[in-house]
Amino acid sequence: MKTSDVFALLQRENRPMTRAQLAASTGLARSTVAARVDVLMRLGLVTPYGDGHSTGGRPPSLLAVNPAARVVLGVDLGATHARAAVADLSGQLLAEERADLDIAEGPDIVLAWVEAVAPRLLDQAHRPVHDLAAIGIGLPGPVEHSTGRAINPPIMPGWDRYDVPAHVQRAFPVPVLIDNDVNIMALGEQHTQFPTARDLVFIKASTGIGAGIIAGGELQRGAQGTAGDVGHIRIGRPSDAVCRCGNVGCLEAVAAGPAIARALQAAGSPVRDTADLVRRVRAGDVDAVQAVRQAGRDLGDVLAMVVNFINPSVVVVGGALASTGEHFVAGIREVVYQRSLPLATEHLRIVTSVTGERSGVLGAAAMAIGHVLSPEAIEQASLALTS
Amino acid sequence: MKTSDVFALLQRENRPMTRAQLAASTGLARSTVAARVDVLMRLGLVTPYGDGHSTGGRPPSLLAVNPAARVVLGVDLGATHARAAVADLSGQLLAEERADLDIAEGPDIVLAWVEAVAPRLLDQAHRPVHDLAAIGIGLPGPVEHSTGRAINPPIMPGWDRYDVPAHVQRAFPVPVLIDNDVNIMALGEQHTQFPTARDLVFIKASTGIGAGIIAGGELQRGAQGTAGDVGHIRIGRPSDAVCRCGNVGCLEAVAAGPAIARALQAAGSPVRDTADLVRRVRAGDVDAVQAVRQAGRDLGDVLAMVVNFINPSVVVVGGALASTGEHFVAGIREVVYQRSLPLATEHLRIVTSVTGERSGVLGAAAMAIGHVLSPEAIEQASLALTS
DNA sequence: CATCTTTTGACGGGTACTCGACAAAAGTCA
DNA sequence: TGACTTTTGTCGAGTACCCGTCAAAAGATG
Repeated sequence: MKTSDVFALLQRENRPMTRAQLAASTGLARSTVAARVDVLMRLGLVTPYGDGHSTGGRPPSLLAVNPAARVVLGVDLGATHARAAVADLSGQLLAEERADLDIAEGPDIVLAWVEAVAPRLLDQAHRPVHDLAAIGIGLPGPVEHSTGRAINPPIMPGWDRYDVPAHVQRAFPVPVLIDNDVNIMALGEQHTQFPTARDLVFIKASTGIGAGIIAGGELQRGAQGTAGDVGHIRIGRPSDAVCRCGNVGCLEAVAAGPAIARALQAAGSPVRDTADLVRRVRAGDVDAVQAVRQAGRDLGDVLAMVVNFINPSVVVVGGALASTGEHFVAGIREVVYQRSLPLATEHLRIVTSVTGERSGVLGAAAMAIGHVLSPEAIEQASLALTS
Repeated sequence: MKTSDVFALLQRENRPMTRAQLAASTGLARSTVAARVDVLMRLGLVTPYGDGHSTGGRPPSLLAVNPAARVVLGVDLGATHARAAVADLSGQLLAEERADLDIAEGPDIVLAWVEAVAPRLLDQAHRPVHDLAAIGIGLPGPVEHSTGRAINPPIMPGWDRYDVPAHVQRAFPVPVLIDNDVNIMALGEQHTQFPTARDLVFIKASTGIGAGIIAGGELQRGAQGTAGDVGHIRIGRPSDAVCRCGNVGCLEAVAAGPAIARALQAAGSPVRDTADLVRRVRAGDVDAVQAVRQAGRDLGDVLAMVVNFINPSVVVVGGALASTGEHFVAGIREVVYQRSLPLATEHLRIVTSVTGERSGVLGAAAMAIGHVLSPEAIEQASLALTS
């Protein structure tokens, strides 16, 4: 039983507890727990949370996790935008900034932006630089999470195998964690909406279509780090739409933003791009609504397979197409509940993202928080305190 | 650093090591390692493995994991057959028995068979009963692994929520682990063919079609324990074959044994059942070969999606249809390598099961071994030794 | 306001663990 | 054969950890 166990218990229970309760739950003596709590309080990770109600004698002091102990930086880098935020250890955003920034500018320019915003955001959050405990970054392409490098990214010239953590750590000497943007969005949705879900699939549908998979409580990246690549699965209904991957009938060639826009253009609607499509659907354009609903059905066709295969408890739909209201997810539900097995859909929830465009930074922050509050990190910190 | 860590190191390295090497790898003092090794040797889990070559002084004694320390019982219960085997801790089968036994007879009769074979197999392996360390059992239906109960199994009347471990433990007071038969087959293939693979998908194709998923090194059971249910995914090519699940165009309604047999019957070939189909393919019946190859393509259609989604390093194909030689898996490869993304198939291996009908018992044994050699179990055993 | 109850932090003792030293054992090399 | 080298098991010492005790603190109760 170590210091991190006491912290983990307090975090799991997610409610203020007395030292006596902690002792009872861990099986340790009261005095031992008191020592552990003392360390955690000196680290700032735990704070008194007022007094509990007395049962006749001195009232016990309640202890709770202190989200304000440190902060993390979450960065979401998209193809043509960048977003960064400072969050406390509960994942609450304290300051946020976004910019139009082309990832193709290369690591030097893009990471320079990151290094420039970070101090501004910390300042807005009224936090000194040394309160920053870790940085999480999402990149729009395949990433080798263990090394923090992008591997053969199709839309990120100059980033191939570039050592992102080393670059960022020159400016901020803290742990830097990198992952795929869809993976961090999955983490973000899990952290904010379904913190107890151990099997969750996140779908991002906008210019492309990708999935982030959390199975058995762990983010699944696959053998080559390309897990979740659902965009190039062939849909059920016959289609001869040619995909940029070279195959025909891919989901992305039918149900992604550009594909829908093209189809509407061919039918006479002057839809320019994905953003325009979203606007029209929100405005109630019947053709656009129907097209998005059909795209939802096509995605639902693939999701039905995914649900049968991995049997998640939650599917979260995000990306630009999910922000068109309920039309898109309605199309998805329609097909999934028809095609998937009853046993798999019985307790399945299919919901839209509530975090919208913030899911990326929230997930990047969640990844960083997960690192900072990991048992290993807490053990190390408590050791450093005593020596 | 605990006793289990020393054992885990010796097991990971998978080669005889000296105490000095163990000390260097763990960072502990030689004397501490010696004490740990002593405990492990008294438990029988580690044995001397001859002498290493001297470098001028006394030659060091090599230490290796001792697979003969204990034995486990692996049981594979199918719809109409049962198979049990005693294996050592390396997974090597020491004695084996099979029987024609209908799972629908109910738990009392089926488990009575298990309790009757176990002593016979132990006797054949020249092992006393108290050498038995754990029992693993695979059941042909959805199983709640944590409790060891079958949940709403379609083909197992009388088994619903029956407490299998409790029943078996009345006869053998050892840990009893239960899982779905396809899941244990996946474990078996991983253990025997690809012990280092962390992302492996096993496909069982015979009367039904199911998948066992190992992702991130862990068996994935999904939220309701129905993960891997690929039999009722709709295949790409149009089909109006009605499935027993009520939908049309399911993989199982097209590519499973009974479906192929029916199709061949309709075309004039008097194929009775799956076993007969397998015989004919092996004999070189052209119609049967073509039908199996087409079934492979249909399964490949679904597998292409699975490969894109979970990005495994290995796909192992087992079940009766995989025992027809290379025809079936050739059909699978044909489609997967065409439809899946190059990045996902670059290092992908698609192989047939080498264990054949034994994959079930091997996997059940592997599951039991995993429990016996788990860090927790070793810690507990070493504690019991000192007290 | 005095007494009682309960929590809290500090203190001392006991246990278990880990380390380094040392002598015996087992080969090598001249 | 004798000196040298390296491993092995034992032993004592130091240390870290964990527990129960106790007085002081803080509020409840009459």
